[in-house]
Amino acid sequence: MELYKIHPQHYVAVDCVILGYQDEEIKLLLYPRSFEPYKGKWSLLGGFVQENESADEAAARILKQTTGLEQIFLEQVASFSEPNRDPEARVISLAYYALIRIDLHDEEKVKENGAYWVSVNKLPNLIFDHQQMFEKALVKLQQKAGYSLCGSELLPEMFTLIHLRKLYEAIFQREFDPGNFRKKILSLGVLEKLNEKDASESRKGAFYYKVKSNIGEIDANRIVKF
Amino acid sequence: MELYKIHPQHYVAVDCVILGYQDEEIKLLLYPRSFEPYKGKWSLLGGFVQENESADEAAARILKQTTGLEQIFLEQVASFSEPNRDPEARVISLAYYALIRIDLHDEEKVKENGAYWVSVNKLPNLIFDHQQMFEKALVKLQQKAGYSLCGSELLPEMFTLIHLRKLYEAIFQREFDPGNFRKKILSLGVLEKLNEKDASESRKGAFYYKVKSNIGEIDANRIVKF
DNA sequence: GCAGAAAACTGTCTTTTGTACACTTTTACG
DNA sequence: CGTAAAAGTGTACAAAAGACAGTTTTCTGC
Repeated sequence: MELYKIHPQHYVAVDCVILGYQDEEIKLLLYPRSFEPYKGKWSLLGGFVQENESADEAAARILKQTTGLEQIFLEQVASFSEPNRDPEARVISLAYYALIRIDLHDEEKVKENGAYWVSVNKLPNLIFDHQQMFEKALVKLQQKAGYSLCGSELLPEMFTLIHLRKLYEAIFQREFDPGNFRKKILSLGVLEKLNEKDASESRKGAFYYKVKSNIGEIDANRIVKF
Repeated sequence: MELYKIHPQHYVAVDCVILGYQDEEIKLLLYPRSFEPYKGKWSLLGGFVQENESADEAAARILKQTTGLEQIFLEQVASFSEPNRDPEARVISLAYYALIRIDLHDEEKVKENGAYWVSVNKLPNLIFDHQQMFEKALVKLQQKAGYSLCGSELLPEMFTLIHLRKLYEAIFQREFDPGNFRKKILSLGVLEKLNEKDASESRKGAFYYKVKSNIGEIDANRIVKF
Protein backbone atom coordinates (compact mmCIF):
# COMPACT_ATOMS: atom_id res chain seq x y z
CA MET A 1 0.00 0.00 0.00
CA GLU A 2 2.85 2.33 0.80
CA LEU A 3 4.13 1.82 -2.70
CA TYR A 4 0.80 2.84 -4.15
CA LYS A 5 0.53 6.02 -2.10
CA ILE A 6 3.27 7.85 -3.90
CA HIS A 7 1.17 7.83 -7.04
CA PRO A 8 -1.59 10.28 -7.93
CA GLN A 9 -5.25 9.40 -8.14
CA HIS A 10 -7.61 10.55 -10.86
CA TYR A 11 -11.27 11.00 -11.51
CA VAL A 12 -12.39 8.23 -13.82
CA ALA A 13 -15.43 8.82 -15.98
CA VAL A 14 -17.36 6.77 -18.48
CA ASP A 15 -18.88 8.35 -21.58
CA CYS A 16 -21.45 6.45 -23.61
CA VAL A 17 -21.86 6.61 -27.37
CA ILE A 18 -25.49 5.57 -27.54
CA LEU A 19 -26.49 4.55 -31.03
CA GLY A 20 -29.91 3.80 -32.42
CA TYR A 21 -31.55 3.46 -35.82
CA GLN A 22 -34.49 5.44 -37.10
CA ASP A 23 -35.70 6.72 -40.46
CA GLU A 24 -32.94 4.86 -42.28
CA GLU A 25 -30.25 6.67 -40.34
CA ILE A 26 -27.96 5.86 -37.45
CA LYS A 27 -28.67 8.23 -34.61
CA LEU A 28 -26.61 9.31 -31.66
CA LEU A 29 -28.11 10.37 -28.35
CA LEU A 30 -26.73 13.77 -27.31
CA TYR A 31 -27.23 15.79 -24.15
CA PRO A 32 -26.76 19.46 -23.47
CA ARG A 33 -24.12 19.55 -20.74
CA SER A 34 -25.71 20.66 -17.48
CA PHE A 35 -22.77 22.29 -15.77
CA GLU A 36 -19.66 24.34 -16.44
CA PRO A 37 -17.34 24.18 -18.25
CA TYR A 38 -19.13 24.14 -21.60
CA LYS A 39 -22.58 24.20 -20.01
CA GLY A 40 -25.20 23.78 -22.72
CA LYS A 41 -22.82 22.36 -25.29
CA TRP A 42 -23.51 18.97 -26.78
CA SER A 43 -22.07 16.03 -24.96
CA LEU A 44 -22.23 12.29 -24.77
CA LEU A 45 -23.96 10.79 -21.80
CA GLY A 46 -21.40 10.37 -19.05
CA GLY A 47 -20.72 9.97 -15.37
CA PHE A 48 -18.08 9.05 -12.85
CA VAL A 49 -16.96 5.59 -11.77
CA GLN A 50 -17.85 5.12 -8.11
CA GLU A 51 -16.07 3.13 -5.41
CA ASN A 52 -17.89 -0.14 -5.66
CA GLU A 53 -18.54 -0.57 -9.31
CA SER A 54 -16.53 -1.49 -12.35
CA ALA A 55 -16.53 0.82 -15.33
CA ASP A 56 -18.81 -1.64 -17.14
CA GLU A 57 -21.26 -1.39 -14.30
CA ALA A 58 -20.98 2.38 -14.22
CA ALA A 59 -21.79 2.56 -17.92
CA ALA A 60 -24.79 0.28 -17.49
CA ARG A 61 -25.99 2.31 -14.51
CA ILE A 62 -25.74 5.59 -16.39
CA LEU A 63 -27.49 4.12 -19.37
CA LYS A 64 -30.35 2.88 -17.24
CA GLN A 65 -30.71 6.17 -15.40
CA THR A 66 -31.11 8.09 -18.63
CA THR A 67 -32.83 5.77 -21.07
CA GLY A 68 -34.56 3.33 -18.76
CA LEU A 69 -32.96 0.44 -20.59
CA GLU A 70 -31.19 -2.54 -19.08
CA GLN A 71 -29.47 -5.61 -20.43
CA ILE A 72 -28.51 -4.01 -23.66
CA PHE A 73 -25.44 -4.30 -25.81
CA LEU A 74 -22.66 -2.25 -24.24
CA GLU A 75 -18.98 -2.49 -25.01
CA GLN A 76 -15.73 -0.64 -24.38
CA VAL A 77 -14.44 1.62 -27.10
CA ALA A 78 -11.21 3.09 -25.77
CA SER A 79 -9.78 5.18 -22.97
CA PHE A 80 -9.10 8.90 -23.24
CA SER A 81 -6.56 10.32 -20.88
CA GLU A 82 -4.91 13.45 -22.20
CA PRO A 83 -4.10 15.49 -19.09
CA ASN A 84 -6.03 18.53 -20.28
CA ARG A 85 -8.90 16.93 -22.09
CA ASP A 86 -11.22 18.37 -19.46
CA PRO A 87 -10.05 21.89 -18.60
CA GLU A 88 -11.66 21.77 -15.18
CA ALA A 89 -9.85 18.78 -13.71
CA ARG A 90 -7.87 15.71 -14.61
CA VAL A 91 -10.46 13.20 -15.71
CA ILE A 92 -9.62 9.95 -17.41
CA SER A 93 -12.56 8.78 -19.45
CA LEU A 94 -13.47 5.30 -20.57
CA ALA A 95 -15.66 5.43 -23.65
CA TYR A 96 -18.37 2.84 -24.21
CA TYR A 97 -20.80 2.30 -27.01
CA ALA A 98 -24.32 1.01 -26.70
CA LEU A 99 -26.76 -0.19 -29.33
CA ILE A 100 -30.36 0.39 -28.45
CA ARG A 101 -33.72 -0.05 -30.09
CA ILE A 102 -35.17 3.42 -30.30
CA ASP A 103 -38.64 1.90 -30.25
CA LEU A 104 -38.00 0.58 -26.73
CA HIS A 105 -36.34 3.45 -24.95
CA ASP A 106 -38.00 5.62 -22.35
CA GLU A 107 -38.86 8.81 -24.21
CA GLU A 108 -39.93 10.58 -21.04
CA LYS A 109 -36.60 10.08 -19.36
CA VAL A 110 -34.70 11.19 -22.40
CA LYS A 111 -36.76 14.36 -22.79
CA GLU A 112 -36.39 15.22 -19.11
CA ASN A 113 -32.68 15.51 -19.68
CA GLY A 114 -33.09 17.64 -22.78
CA ALA A 115 -31.48 14.98 -24.94
CA TYR A 116 -31.93 14.54 -28.67
CA TRP A 117 -31.37 11.80 -31.18
CA VAL A 118 -29.17 13.31 -33.84
CA SER A 119 -28.36 11.72 -37.18
CA VAL A 120 -24.70 10.81 -37.30
CA ASN A 121 -24.53 12.54 -40.67
CA LYS A 122 -25.41 15.89 -39.13
CA LEU A 123 -23.61 15.94 -35.82
CA PRO A 124 -23.04 19.29 -34.11
CA ASN A 125 -19.74 20.09 -32.42
CA LEU A 126 -19.22 18.00 -29.33
CA ILE A 127 -17.29 18.91 -26.20
CA PHE A 128 -13.83 17.67 -25.33
CA ASP A 129 -12.83 14.59 -27.29
CA HIS A 130 -16.36 13.28 -27.66
CA GLN A 131 -16.20 13.49 -31.43
CA GLN A 132 -13.26 11.08 -31.39
CA MET A 133 -15.16 8.76 -29.07
CA PHE A 134 -18.03 8.69 -31.50
CA GLU A 135 -15.78 8.01 -34.47
CA LYS A 136 -14.09 5.10 -32.76
CA ALA A 137 -17.45 3.74 -31.71
CA LEU A 138 -18.68 3.84 -35.28
CA VAL A 139 -15.68 1.82 -36.42
CA LYS A 140 -16.45 -0.71 -33.68
CA LEU A 141 -20.04 -0.92 -34.83
CA GLN A 142 -18.91 -1.61 -38.37
CA GLN A 143 -16.62 -4.35 -37.17
CA LYS A 144 -19.36 -5.90 -35.08
CA ALA A 145 -21.83 -5.75 -37.93
CA GLY A 146 -19.27 -7.55 -40.06
CA TYR A 147 -19.42 -10.74 -38.06
CA SER A 148 -22.76 -10.70 -36.32
CA LEU A 149 -26.16 -9.46 -37.40
CA CYS A 150 -26.93 -6.25 -35.57
CA GLY A 151 -30.58 -6.72 -36.34
CA SER A 152 -31.64 -7.74 -32.88
CA GLU A 153 -29.87 -4.84 -31.21
CA LEU A 154 -31.01 -2.02 -33.46
CA LEU A 155 -34.21 -3.20 -35.14
CA PRO A 156 -37.59 -4.18 -33.70
CA GLU A 157 -38.30 -7.83 -32.96
CA MET A 158 -39.58 -8.43 -36.48
CA PHE A 159 -38.03 -6.86 -39.52
CA THR A 160 -37.92 -7.40 -43.26
CA LEU A 161 -34.76 -8.07 -45.22
CA ILE A 162 -35.23 -4.65 -46.72
CA HIS A 163 -35.13 -3.09 -43.26
CA LEU A 164 -32.00 -5.03 -42.47
CA ARG A 165 -30.34 -3.99 -45.69
CA LYS A 166 -31.18 -0.34 -45.09
CA LEU A 167 -29.67 -0.69 -41.63
CA TYR A 168 -26.48 -2.10 -43.08
CA GLU A 169 -26.40 0.62 -45.68
CA ALA A 170 -26.65 3.19 -42.91
CA ILE A 171 -23.91 1.50 -40.87
CA PHE A 172 -21.49 1.13 -43.76
CA GLN A 173 -22.54 4.25 -45.64
CA ARG A 174 -22.80 2.41 -48.93
CA GLU A 175 -25.36 0.52 -50.95
CA PHE A 176 -25.75 -3.24 -51.13
CA ASP A 177 -27.25 -5.14 -54.04
CA PRO A 178 -30.67 -6.28 -52.82
CA GLY A 179 -30.42 -9.76 -54.32
CA ASN A 180 -26.92 -10.47 -53.17
CA PHE A 181 -27.53 -9.07 -49.71
CA ARG A 182 -30.53 -11.37 -49.30
CA LYS A 183 -28.58 -14.39 -50.45
CA LYS A 184 -25.70 -13.67 -48.14
CA ILE A 185 -27.78 -13.01 -45.06
CA LEU A 186 -30.09 -15.99 -45.54
CA SER A 187 -27.10 -18.27 -46.15
CA LEU A 188 -25.98 -17.53 -42.59
CA GLY A 189 -28.99 -19.45 -41.39
CA VAL A 190 -29.66 -17.23 -38.41
CA LEU A 191 -32.94 -15.74 -39.54
CA GLU A 192 -36.37 -17.29 -39.26
CA LYS A 193 -38.99 -16.36 -41.82
CA LEU A 194 -42.37 -15.47 -40.38
CA ASN A 195 -45.77 -15.83 -42.02
CA GLU A 196 -46.53 -12.18 -41.75
CA LYS A 197 -45.85 -9.42 -44.22
CA ASP A 198 -45.04 -5.76 -43.94
CA ALA A 199 -47.32 -4.23 -46.56
CA SER A 200 -46.64 -0.63 -45.62
CA GLU A 201 -43.97 -0.05 -48.21
CA SER A 202 -45.11 -1.90 -51.30
CA ARG A 203 -48.06 -3.60 -52.91
CA LYS A 204 -46.56 -7.00 -52.71
CA GLY A 205 -45.37 -6.66 -49.15
CA ALA A 206 -42.17 -8.08 -47.68
CA PHE A 207 -42.04 -11.01 -45.30
CA TYR A 208 -40.97 -10.37 -41.76
CA TYR A 209 -38.03 -12.25 -40.29
CA LYS A 210 -36.67 -12.55 -36.80
CA VAL A 211 -33.36 -13.71 -35.40
CA LYS A 212 -33.51 -17.36 -34.42
CA SER A 213 -33.75 -17.44 -30.67
CA ASN A 214 -31.11 -20.07 -30.06
CA ILE A 215 -28.42 -18.22 -31.97
CA GLY A 216 -26.06 -15.70 -30.53
CA GLU A 217 -22.92 -15.24 -32.54
CA ILE A 218 -22.60 -16.50 -36.05
CA ASP A 219 -20.35 -19.48 -36.61
CA ALA A 220 -16.78 -18.31 -37.04
CA ASN A 221 -16.54 -20.00 -40.47
CA ARG A 222 -19.32 -17.84 -41.70
CA ILE A 223 -18.01 -14.41 -41.11
CA VAL A 224 -19.78 -11.76 -43.11
CA LYS A 225 -17.25 -9.69 -44.93
CA PHE A 226 -18.90 -6.65 -46.42
CA MET B 1 -15.19 21.76 -9.92
CA GLU B 2 -17.57 21.42 -7.01
CA LEU B 3 -19.53 18.91 -9.00
CA TYR B 4 -16.45 16.81 -9.57
CA LYS B 5 -15.45 16.74 -5.91
CA ILE B 6 -18.29 14.54 -4.77
CA HIS B 7 -16.83 11.70 -6.85
CA PRO B 8 -14.07 9.34 -5.81
CA GLN B 9 -10.63 9.26 -7.37
CA HIS B 10 -8.76 6.12 -8.29
CA TYR B 11 -5.26 4.95 -8.96
CA VAL B 12 -4.92 4.41 -12.69
CA ALA B 13 -2.32 1.97 -13.93
CA VAL B 14 -1.16 0.81 -17.32
CA ASP B 15 -0.10 -2.78 -17.93
CA CYS B 16 1.79 -3.71 -21.07
CA VAL B 17 1.47 -6.95 -22.99
CA ILE B 18 4.86 -6.91 -24.67
CA LEU B 19 5.04 -9.35 -27.53
CA GLY B 20 8.02 -10.44 -29.57
CA TYR B 21 8.90 -13.25 -31.96
CA GLN B 22 11.76 -15.68 -31.58
CA ASP B 23 12.43 -19.31 -32.50
CA GLU B 24 9.18 -19.52 -34.43
CA GLU B 25 7.15 -18.64 -31.37
CA ILE B 26 5.38 -15.56 -30.08
CA LYS B 27 6.89 -14.57 -26.77
CA LEU B 28 5.57 -12.48 -23.93
CA LEU B 29 7.80 -10.47 -21.62
CA LEU B 30 7.04 -11.31 -17.99
CA TYR B 31 8.36 -9.84 -14.76
CA PRO B 32 8.45 -11.20 -11.25
CA ARG B 33 6.41 -8.71 -9.25
CA SER B 34 8.71 -6.78 -6.94
CA PHE B 35 6.35 -5.93 -4.10
CA GLU B 36 3.45 -7.26 -2.13
CA PRO B 37 0.82 -8.47 -2.72
CA TYR B 38 1.89 -11.41 -4.87
CA LYS B 39 5.55 -10.49 -4.67
CA GLY B 40 7.56 -12.78 -6.94
CA LYS B 41 4.58 -13.90 -8.99
CA TRP B 42 4.59 -13.37 -12.74
CA SER B 43 3.20 -10.11 -13.94
CA LEU B 44 2.96 -7.93 -17.00
CA LEU B 45 5.06 -4.83 -17.03
CA GLY B 46 3.08 -2.05 -15.42
CA GLY B 47 3.09 1.29 -13.73
CA PHE B 48 0.91 4.16 -12.66
CA VAL B 49 -0.34 7.06 -14.73
CA GLN B 50 1.18 10.27 -13.39
CA GLU B 51 -0.23 13.79 -13.29
CA ASN B 52 1.15 15.19 -16.48
CA GLU B 53 1.01 12.31 -18.87
CA SER B 54 -1.65 10.51 -20.83
CA ALA B 55 -1.99 6.76 -20.45
CA ASP B 56 -0.41 6.36 -23.90
CA GLU B 57 2.58 8.33 -22.69
CA ALA B 58 2.74 6.36 -19.47
CA ALA B 59 2.82 3.10 -21.40
CA ALA B 60 5.56 4.40 -23.68
CA ARG B 61 7.54 5.65 -20.69
CA ILE B 62 7.30 2.32 -18.89
CA LEU B 63 8.26 0.46 -22.01
CA LYS B 64 11.31 2.61 -22.52
CA GLN B 65 12.39 2.31 -18.91
CA THR B 66 12.39 -1.45 -19.08
CA THR B 67 13.30 -2.39 -22.62
CA GLY B 68 15.17 0.69 -23.79
CA LEU B 69 12.91 0.90 -26.83
CA GLU B 70 11.16 3.98 -28.15
CA GLN B 71 8.88 4.71 -31.07
CA ILE B 72 7.48 1.24 -31.22
CA PHE B 73 4.04 -0.07 -31.96
CA LEU B 74 1.87 0.40 -28.87
CA GLU B 75 -1.90 0.27 -28.75
CA GLN B 76 -4.72 0.11 -26.23
CA VAL B 77 -6.27 -3.25 -25.51
CA ALA B 78 -8.98 -2.61 -22.94
CA SER B 79 -9.60 -1.26 -19.48
CA PHE B 80 -9.91 -3.44 -16.40
CA SER B 81 -11.78 -1.99 -13.50
CA GLU B 82 -13.30 -4.63 -11.24
CA PRO B 83 -13.26 -3.04 -7.78
CA ASN B 84 -11.28 -5.89 -6.25
CA ARG B 85 -8.99 -6.84 -9.09
CA ASP B 86 -6.05 -5.69 -6.97
CA PRO B 87 -6.65 -6.79 -3.36
CA GLU B 88 -4.42 -4.03 -2.00
CA ALA B 89 -6.23 -1.00 -3.37
CA ARG B 90 -8.67 0.13 -6.00
CA VAL B 91 -6.64 0.33 -9.17
CA ILE B 92 -8.15 0.77 -12.60
CA SER B 93 -5.81 -0.59 -15.20
CA LEU B 94 -5.53 0.28 -18.85
CA ALA B 95 -3.97 -2.58 -20.78
CA TYR B 96 -1.73 -1.91 -23.78
CA TYR B 97 0.03 -4.21 -26.17
CA ALA B 98 3.37 -3.60 -27.78
CA LEU B 99 5.10 -5.37 -30.64
CA ILE B 100 8.84 -5.33 -30.45
CA ARG B 101 11.72 -6.80 -32.34
CA ILE B 102 13.50 -9.00 -29.86
CA ASP B 103 16.72 -8.48 -31.78
CA LEU B 104 16.63 -4.78 -30.93
CA HIS B 105 15.70 -4.70 -27.28
CA ASP B 106 18.09 -3.90 -24.45
CA GLU B 107 18.92 -7.27 -22.93
CA GLU B 108 20.78 -5.72 -20.03
CA LYS B 109 17.81 -3.70 -18.90
CA VAL B 110 15.49 -6.63 -19.17
CA LYS B 111 17.78 -8.90 -17.17
CA GLU B 112 18.21 -6.27 -14.46
CA ASN B 113 14.52 -6.50 -13.78
CA GLY B 114 14.56 -10.27 -13.70
CA ALA B 115 12.26 -10.47 -16.68
CA TYR B 116 11.93 -13.38 -19.09
CA TRP B 117 10.61 -13.92 -22.54
CA VAL B 118 8.09 -16.74 -22.26
CA SER B 119 6.49 -18.56 -25.15
CA VAL B 120 2.79 -17.80 -25.23
CA ASN B 121 2.16 -21.51 -25.52
CA LYS B 122 3.69 -22.15 -22.11
CA LEU B 123 2.58 -19.26 -19.99
CA PRO B 124 2.74 -19.60 -16.20
CA ASN B 125 -0.07 -18.29 -14.00
CA LEU B 126 -0.20 -14.52 -14.02
CA ILE B 127 -1.38 -12.22 -11.26
CA PHE B 128 -4.71 -10.46 -11.13
CA ASP B 129 -6.42 -10.30 -14.52
CA HIS B 130 -3.20 -10.28 -16.50
CA GLN B 131 -4.06 -13.51 -18.26
CA GLN B 132 -7.19 -11.84 -19.65
CA MET B 133 -5.15 -8.86 -20.74
CA PHE B 134 -2.83 -11.13 -22.64
CA GLU B 135 -5.68 -13.00 -24.30
CA LYS B 136 -7.33 -9.81 -25.48
CA ALA B 137 -3.99 -8.55 -26.74
CA LEU B 138 -3.49 -11.70 -28.76
CA VAL B 139 -6.85 -11.23 -30.43
CA LYS B 140 -5.86 -7.66 -31.25
CA LEU B 141 -2.61 -8.88 -32.75
CA GLN B 142 -4.49 -11.33 -34.94
CA GLN B 143 -6.80 -8.59 -36.12
CA LYS B 144 -3.89 -6.30 -36.87
CA ALA B 145 -2.03 -9.03 -38.73
CA GLY B 146 -5.17 -9.54 -40.81
CA TYR B 147 -4.99 -6.15 -42.47
CA SER B 148 -1.39 -5.08 -42.19
CA LEU B 149 1.85 -7.00 -42.42
CA CYS B 150 3.32 -7.30 -38.96
CA GLY B 151 6.68 -8.04 -40.50
CA SER B 152 8.25 -4.71 -39.76
CA GLU B 153 7.20 -4.73 -36.13
CA LEU B 154 8.21 -8.24 -35.18
CA LEU B 155 10.85 -9.32 -37.70
CA PRO B 156 14.29 -7.91 -38.47
CA GLU B 157 14.69 -5.36 -41.26
CA MET B 158 15.17 -8.09 -43.86
CA PHE B 159 13.27 -11.34 -43.82
CA THR B 160 12.36 -14.16 -46.16
CA LEU B 161 8.84 -15.11 -47.09
CA ILE B 162 9.42 -18.28 -45.11
CA HIS B 163 10.19 -16.24 -42.01
CA LEU B 164 7.06 -14.20 -42.58
CA ARG B 165 4.95 -17.31 -43.03
CA LYS B 166 6.32 -18.87 -39.86
CA LEU B 167 5.48 -15.65 -38.04
CA TYR B 168 1.91 -15.76 -39.32
CA GLU B 169 1.66 -19.41 -38.38
CA ALA B 170 2.73 -18.51 -34.86
CA ILE B 171 0.27 -15.63 -34.64
CA PHE B 172 -2.70 -17.60 -35.95
CA GLN B 173 -1.68 -20.96 -34.52
CA ARG B 174 -2.28 -22.73 -37.81
CA GLU B 175 -0.39 -23.63 -40.95
CA PHE B 176 -0.53 -21.79 -44.25
CA ASP B 177 0.13 -23.35 -47.63
CA PRO B 178 3.58 -22.05 -48.66
CA GLY B 179 2.63 -21.39 -52.28
CA ASN B 180 -0.64 -19.70 -51.53
CA PHE B 181 0.80 -17.62 -48.72
CA ARG B 182 3.51 -16.32 -51.06
CA LYS B 183 1.02 -15.46 -53.76
CA LYS B 184 -1.26 -13.64 -51.37
CA ILE B 185 1.46 -11.63 -49.67
CA LEU B 186 3.22 -10.64 -52.87
CA SER B 187 -0.06 -9.62 -54.47
CA LEU B 188 -0.38 -6.96 -51.77
CA GLY B 189 2.53 -5.18 -53.38
CA VAL B 190 4.04 -3.96 -50.12
CA LEU B 191 7.21 -6.03 -50.15
CA GLU B 192 10.39 -5.28 -52.00
CA LYS B 193 12.56 -8.19 -53.10
CA LEU B 194 16.24 -7.75 -52.31
CA ASN B 195 19.18 -9.25 -54.19
CA GLU B 196 20.42 -11.08 -51.16
CA LYS B 197 19.62 -14.58 -49.99
CA ASP B 198 19.35 -16.27 -46.66
CA ALA B 199 21.28 -19.48 -47.23
CA SER B 200 21.25 -20.60 -43.62
CA GLU B 201 18.25 -22.83 -43.91
CA SER B 202 18.53 -24.47 -47.30
CA ARG B 203 20.93 -25.14 -50.16
CA LYS B 204 19.00 -23.01 -52.55
CA GLY B 205 18.57 -20.15 -50.17
CA ALA B 206 15.54 -17.85 -49.92
CA PHE B 207 15.52 -14.28 -51.09
CA TYR B 208 15.24 -11.57 -48.51
CA TYR B 209 12.44 -9.05 -48.69
CA LYS B 210 11.73 -5.84 -46.85
CA VAL B 211 8.64 -3.73 -46.40
CA LYS B 212 8.53 -0.95 -48.96
CA SER B 213 9.48 2.22 -47.15
CA ASN B 214 6.72 4.40 -48.49
CA ILE B 215 3.97 2.08 -47.40
CA GLY B 216 2.27 2.14 -44.05
CA GLU B 217 -1.10 0.52 -44.02
CA ILE B 218 -2.27 -1.69 -46.81
CA ASP B 219 -4.95 -0.32 -49.09
CA ALA B 220 -8.37 -1.00 -47.66
CA ASN B 221 -9.40 -2.93 -50.78
CA ARG B 222 -6.65 -5.38 -50.18
CA ILE B 223 -7.37 -6.59 -46.73
CA VAL B 224 -5.73 -9.87 -45.95
CA LYS B 225 -8.31 -12.23 -44.65
CA PHE B 226 -6.69 -15.31 -43.20
C1' DG C 1 -61.92 -8.18 -63.49
C1' DC C 2 -58.08 -7.08 -66.06
C1' DA C 3 -53.71 -4.29 -67.43
C1' DG C 4 -50.07 -2.26 -65.58
C1' DA C 5 -46.89 -0.69 -62.20
C1' DA C 6 -43.95 -1.20 -58.38
C1' DA C 7 -41.54 -3.53 -55.31
C1' DA C 8 -40.26 -8.26 -53.49
C1' DC C 9 -38.00 -12.09 -54.63
C1' DT C 10 -35.33 -15.67 -57.55
C1' DG C 11 -32.06 -17.30 -60.73
C1' DT C 12 -28.08 -17.18 -63.72
C1' DC C 13 -23.80 -15.93 -65.34
C1' DT C 14 -19.23 -13.82 -64.60
C1' DT C 15 -15.44 -12.52 -61.91
C1' DT C 16 -12.68 -12.88 -58.10
C1' DT C 17 -10.68 -15.21 -54.37
C1' DG C 18 -9.29 -19.27 -51.87
C1' DT C 19 -7.22 -23.89 -51.71
C1' DA C 20 -4.94 -28.14 -52.94
C1' DC C 21 -1.22 -29.92 -54.86
C1' DA C 22 2.00 -31.03 -58.59
C1' DC C 23 5.82 -29.32 -61.03
C1' DT C 24 10.22 -26.72 -61.84
C1' DT C 25 14.37 -24.34 -60.18
C1' DT C 26 18.40 -23.63 -57.52
C1' DT C 27 22.42 -25.06 -55.14
C1' DA C 28 25.44 -27.52 -51.77
C1' DC C 29 27.14 -31.96 -50.94
C1' DG C 30 28.74 -36.48 -51.55
C1' DC D 1 27.74 -34.93 -61.99
C1' DG D 2 23.56 -36.89 -59.78
C1' DT D 3 20.80 -36.19 -55.93
C1' DA D 4 18.38 -34.32 -52.14
C1' DA D 5 16.04 -30.60 -50.03
C1' DA D 6 13.99 -26.59 -49.84
C1' DA D 7 12.56 -22.41 -52.68
C1' DG D 8 9.65 -20.92 -55.89
C1' DT D 9 6.03 -21.39 -59.89
C1' DG D 10 1.98 -23.05 -62.15
C1' DT D 11 -2.42 -25.27 -62.76
C1' DA D 12 -6.83 -26.85 -61.83
C1' DC D 13 -10.77 -26.94 -59.02
C1' DA D 14 -14.06 -24.93 -55.55
C1' DA D 15 -16.24 -21.31 -53.09
C1' DA D 16 -17.56 -16.66 -52.58
C1' DA D 17 -18.72 -12.20 -54.28
C1' DG D 18 -20.89 -9.35 -57.58
C1' DA D 19 -23.74 -7.79 -61.65
C1' DC D 20 -27.99 -7.98 -63.43
C1' DA D 21 -31.99 -10.00 -65.85
C1' DG D 22 -36.22 -12.42 -65.02
C1' DT D 23 -40.30 -13.79 -62.27
C1' DT D 24 -43.82 -13.26 -58.72
C1' DT D 25 -47.07 -10.86 -55.96
C1' DT D 26 -50.53 -7.60 -55.16
C1' DC D 27 -52.67 -3.11 -55.18
C1' DT D 28 -54.52 0.56 -58.20
C1' DG D 29 -57.17 2.51 -61.71
C1' DC D 30 -59.77 1.98 -65.59
